[in-house]
Amino acid sequence: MGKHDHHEHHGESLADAARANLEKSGEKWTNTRAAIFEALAGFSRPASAYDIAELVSAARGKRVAPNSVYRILDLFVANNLAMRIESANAYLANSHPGCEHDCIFLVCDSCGEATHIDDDPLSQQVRKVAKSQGFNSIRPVIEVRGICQKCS
Amino acid sequence: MGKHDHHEHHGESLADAARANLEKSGEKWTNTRAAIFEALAGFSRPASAYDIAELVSAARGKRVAPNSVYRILDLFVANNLAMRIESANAYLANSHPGCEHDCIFLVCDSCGEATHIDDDPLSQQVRKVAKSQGFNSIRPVIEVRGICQKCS
DNA sequence: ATCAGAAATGATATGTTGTATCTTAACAAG
DNA sequence: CTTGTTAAGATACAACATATCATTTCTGAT
Repeated sequence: MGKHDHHEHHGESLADAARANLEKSGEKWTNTRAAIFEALAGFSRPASAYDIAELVSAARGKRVAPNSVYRILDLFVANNLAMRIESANAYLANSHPGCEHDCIFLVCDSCGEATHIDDDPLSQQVRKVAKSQGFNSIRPVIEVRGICQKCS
Repeated sequence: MGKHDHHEHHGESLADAARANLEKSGEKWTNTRAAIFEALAGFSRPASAYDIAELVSAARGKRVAPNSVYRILDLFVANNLAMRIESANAYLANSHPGCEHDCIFLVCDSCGEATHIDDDPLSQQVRKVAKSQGFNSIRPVIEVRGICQKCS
């Protein structure tokens, strides 16, 4: 476990929490957004926008265009319902929306699973280094590529 | 400055150092590789493979295909002559090849400049977190997106 | 020098990821 | 109900990356 506990959400309850968070920001929880969130949360691995477009299109019997998926994923990331993993060009649902952290992702190069860690002291150090160089509006990207325990 | 000093190379001397390093690994310093290294080192910002292909093609009056550029960049990265910045899909020449570090990049979202920092204690901490989760063959990706001092 | 094998590069095609632009649909306020 | 706003769709294309096979270049043995 990490440095502190979260209420981890699953299934329905996760979608509800996500919805609450999004609406708190004055955004709407539309059918398309709900479908995309559900698809995203259903993946056990980081999913690309195209993965999601395909799944949602199939599930609804109606095509969702990739650009719509990108728009909605951007909205989710901006509102902390999802995170983008830069080194994988893919997205993960946030299993405890409402709790703000700089995330650290451990991404397995073998099975593709991504583990999400919070370590605020560590991410604060990264922020501090950037700040010491005069950086502002800092957004740390801390990811680790490697082979997970199961795959070793 | 970082936590310790390096001999920073520039221009000719950098290419020479890169060449020496590559040849030490039993790889050849071919004309194409030299041209691509020169192009890469000439950019003040992280350059994409396509940027480099375009520049080298123009400079030599002979097309270099992107896939060749990717091959050679991969070779450079594997031999520490260059680094890939994951969050920018772009590459930077290593100004002190031969010195192995986990790199930290500060990337300005305004001007695109990237600053390369070494902070071994910090990157070791990141490795330690991953190791504590059972990860092996660890490759940390530590990048910070933000606005640099000049652009603030 | 010449030939055979290996390594490097080229040509080409295609797959994947991401954006731009414009149109249509949904919806809430007056 | 119509008007203005936000969401989503259609379409096209740009940017990034890889796969496959052909050609060239280099090297080492004869």
